[in-house]
Amino acid sequence: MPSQTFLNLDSKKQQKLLDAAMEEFSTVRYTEASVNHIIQQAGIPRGSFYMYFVDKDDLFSYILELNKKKIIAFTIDVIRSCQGNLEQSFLTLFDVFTDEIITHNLSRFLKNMFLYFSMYREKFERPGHDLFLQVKDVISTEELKEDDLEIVFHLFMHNLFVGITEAVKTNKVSDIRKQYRRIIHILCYGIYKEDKRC
Amino acid sequence: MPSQTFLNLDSKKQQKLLDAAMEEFSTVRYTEASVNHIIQQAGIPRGSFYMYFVDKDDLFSYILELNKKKIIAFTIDVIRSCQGNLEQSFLTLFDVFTDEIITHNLSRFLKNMFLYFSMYREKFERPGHDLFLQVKDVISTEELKEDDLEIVFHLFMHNLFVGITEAVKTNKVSDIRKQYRRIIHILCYGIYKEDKRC
DNA sequence: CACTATATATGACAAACTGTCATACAATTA
DNA sequence: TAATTGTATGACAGTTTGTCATATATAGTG
Repeated sequence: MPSQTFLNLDSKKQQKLLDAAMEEFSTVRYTEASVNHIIQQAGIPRGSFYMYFVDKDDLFSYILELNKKKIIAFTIDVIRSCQGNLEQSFLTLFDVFTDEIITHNLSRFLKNMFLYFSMYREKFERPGHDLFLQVKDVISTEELKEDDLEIVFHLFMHNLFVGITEAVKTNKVSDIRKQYRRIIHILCYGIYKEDKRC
Repeated sequence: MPSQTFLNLDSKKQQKLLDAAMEEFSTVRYTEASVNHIIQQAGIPRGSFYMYFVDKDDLFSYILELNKKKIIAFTIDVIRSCQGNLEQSFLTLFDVFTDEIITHNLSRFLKNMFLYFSMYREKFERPGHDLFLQVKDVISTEELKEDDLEIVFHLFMHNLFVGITEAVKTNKVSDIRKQYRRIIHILCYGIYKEDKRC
């Protein structure tokens, strides 16, 4: 998290740094991203940067936090539009996300995140994350077993992210889509033949 | 992959470098691992290293490849001992792996891999990987739907790895174990109540 | 106002790391 | 023996990172 000093900065200066950081994190993979580039781009002296953030990771986490909000809002919208049905929501989420990222080629940051930042993807998926807290009320639980919804949700979320990553990476969207839909089916109905299930 | 030059080296010299690398990758996280340390430890000149490997990632991939074999053998053993039953196998795999890593504190490399190398964990989990090819014949498919076994297997594998990582990270093995077992149950029987399933 | 204390800004710097390359050496072949 | 090819080596240039002494601004106080 940024220091109070950073938050005290007038928002234009803040934004300049954040913009430079977004650009860097949207262009190269995490390992290659350098504080040097960012401060040069933003025109901020070295010492100042370390006054604001502990290090590259600290800055990245903050950037991620800011972007998370958009993703959460997006997700909630989709779930609502599917009347809270998990199965339908996650089928839709894949299409909506990949469309956003691949077809429209919007959000370079998001694309780069899925491509290279798998270790950070976890920050979204981990249980205890606020994503679930904000989403749980929108999910319809009537038809579900009384199992812990949080675990189920993360299972879906995780596989959604894996699917999107794979789609972005390989660019074979329709193949991966097929796979993904099968996975959702398994998550919903299990792996066993009918006779074993009942 | 290492250059032919490296493979031509007498095995003692090879091992010296690999040992140093294993030590490094077992101690610090990937980002912090440095070629410098490794060559110093191994007593190998800088230039020589770059004669053998392209860079740190190249070396790490090779190390991973070598270790993968052990893990695959391990996995096959467990599946065999469970008569090829997926559900039972993966329940057991979690216990066996966490026991190996946490309780016995064996394999520091494995532990470190689960802790810090999530981006590399993928190399195991990805479809198309030889792990599945070597394992598929051992799995009993009688009770399973005719769905693509590979997808199912990777779903299980993935969640196994996520579970182990979480267990190693938090050290709350029994909590994570409970969660994991619930996930396996969902994977096997789905998320819906009985009446919806049939 | 003058003075003090506290917060912020800055860039030079040491330490570390990476990948390359000219040079030296060894082995093999003609 | 000479030439060709493969291997070894460490000095070097180019980066990067995080720190710190110093400078400057801001706020508080009597």
